[in-house]
Amino acid sequence: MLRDELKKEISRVAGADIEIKLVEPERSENGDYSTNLAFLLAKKKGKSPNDIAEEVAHKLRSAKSDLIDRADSVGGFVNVWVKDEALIKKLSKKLKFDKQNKKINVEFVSANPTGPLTMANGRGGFYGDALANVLMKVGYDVTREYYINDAGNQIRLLGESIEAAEGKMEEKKEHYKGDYIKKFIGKDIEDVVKILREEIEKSLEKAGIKFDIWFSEKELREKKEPEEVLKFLEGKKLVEKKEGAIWLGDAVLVKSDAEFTYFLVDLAYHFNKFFDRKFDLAIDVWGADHHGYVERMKKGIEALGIDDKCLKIIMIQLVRLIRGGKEVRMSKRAGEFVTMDDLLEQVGVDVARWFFLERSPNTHMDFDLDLARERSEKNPVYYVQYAHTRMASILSKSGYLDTECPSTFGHASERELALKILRLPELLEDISKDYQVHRLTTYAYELAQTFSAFYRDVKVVGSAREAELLYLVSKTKETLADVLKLLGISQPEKM
RNA sequence: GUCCCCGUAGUUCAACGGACAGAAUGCGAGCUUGCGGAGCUCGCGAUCGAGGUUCGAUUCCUCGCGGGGACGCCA
Repeated sequence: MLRDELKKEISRVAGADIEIKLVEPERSENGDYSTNLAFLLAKKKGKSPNDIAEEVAHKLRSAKSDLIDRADSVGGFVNVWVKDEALIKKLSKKLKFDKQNKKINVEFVSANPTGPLTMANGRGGFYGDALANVLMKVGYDVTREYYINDAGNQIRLLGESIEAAEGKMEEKKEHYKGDYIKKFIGKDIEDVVKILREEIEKSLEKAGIKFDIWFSEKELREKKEPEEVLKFLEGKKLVEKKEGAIWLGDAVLVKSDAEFTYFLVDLAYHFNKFFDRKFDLAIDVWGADHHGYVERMKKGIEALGIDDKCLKIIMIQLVRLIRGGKEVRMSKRAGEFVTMDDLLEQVGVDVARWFFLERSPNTHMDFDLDLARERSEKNPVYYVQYAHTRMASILSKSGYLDTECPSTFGHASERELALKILRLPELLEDISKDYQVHRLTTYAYELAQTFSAFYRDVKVVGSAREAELLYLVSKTKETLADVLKLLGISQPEKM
């Protein structure tokens, strides 16, 4: 990776014994990469950041390097420019990461099969899907998993809701009341769960959200895994009985009516992830309404003897539904929601995915279906896809079958494009650590923009350097397609 | 009452503690002989308030204000 090599070189030349951070400057006049090491060293060396930066820049300028073309210092920052030849050389290498020896389980959506999938489930769904894509791309062994709560209290309530609709029992306020309940009248609860599960699977498929494993809570219970975990904890003398219930710390594992809590079953589920299936890291994508549960879960995991660093819980903020300018409480129980299918039908998969994926997971989000529909035509995803079709069009228009890696850049826009392409692996590596998947959409947009500038400045077809320019175009197309694939968005050749 | 998240152009969103806070949309002004104008160029426009830490704060800390969410045997 370009960034890593630069880091090594700068740290060698500067003789700095600290971890160097290299960033892309906001303004291109501040170099291809920039570092703040002078600020960090200032105190230690008792000199001003300015002096240190100038010193480092000077050393970089006078050192022989295959990588660094020039360096300067501005206000304490050290800015470097990469040699064109180095960029070109890097460009010819394929984007590939080494295999990481780490098994990661990404669990997301996991909505109860008590009703259709809502578009709020979609936020976590798209996020988890794209995150898993990125982790896989950077070389991890990734399993995407949906935990199906097909047993326990919610299912019992669903059964009661149907009975209430049949008039066999009185309706309670915790019952599900959506219209969809009516079509289950007269059906066996087992079949209903099966039908709902199949519907959810179908919606997910339409949304392009993929899973490797559907993990059934019911089977977990049938295999008596919660009992085993309970025994395990009892053996470690971590549980106590009081008020007729069994407790782990201040959380109940077994209720006074002898039923297991969700917490115990969840612990068993994670026990299974770590011990039976030997995952090194479990990433759980949860809705923000579960945040109170994070601490308890972390403590529970530790009680099981698992380092809490092995469980990463990502909170996705809730989506508020707006209708007619007012907030509507989205709830399956109240029967008030926009389904995933509705959403996809109204705006299409690509728009829906971009719409959710461009946002950071911890920001709140209002969703107005009417507005979304209206805005979908202006969705940036079209800009990005349009750039892709332009690339396709140039490639097909040109008669050249063979492209040729450029020997030099003819225009600054060519260089910008090359540099942008080379930043993708760095971004992917960053995302695999900070899980900020939305940065991918920003990158895709920027790449499309950079290409548009290139398109404006450089005529490809018919140029004397056509083969070389085509190389750049096809490389860009490949890169953009890679990003769109990671986002689960189509890469049209024509629009 | 306690805890968690959020507050940035009119609107929707960005910004590892870093440089002059970026885009999109909207509004205004331009781009004819060029590979797709779903494009390109220019302009207008924002960090909720008060302290603090720091060479440097949208970012971290404290206190307010506003919005959302969660608060032992629901999941």
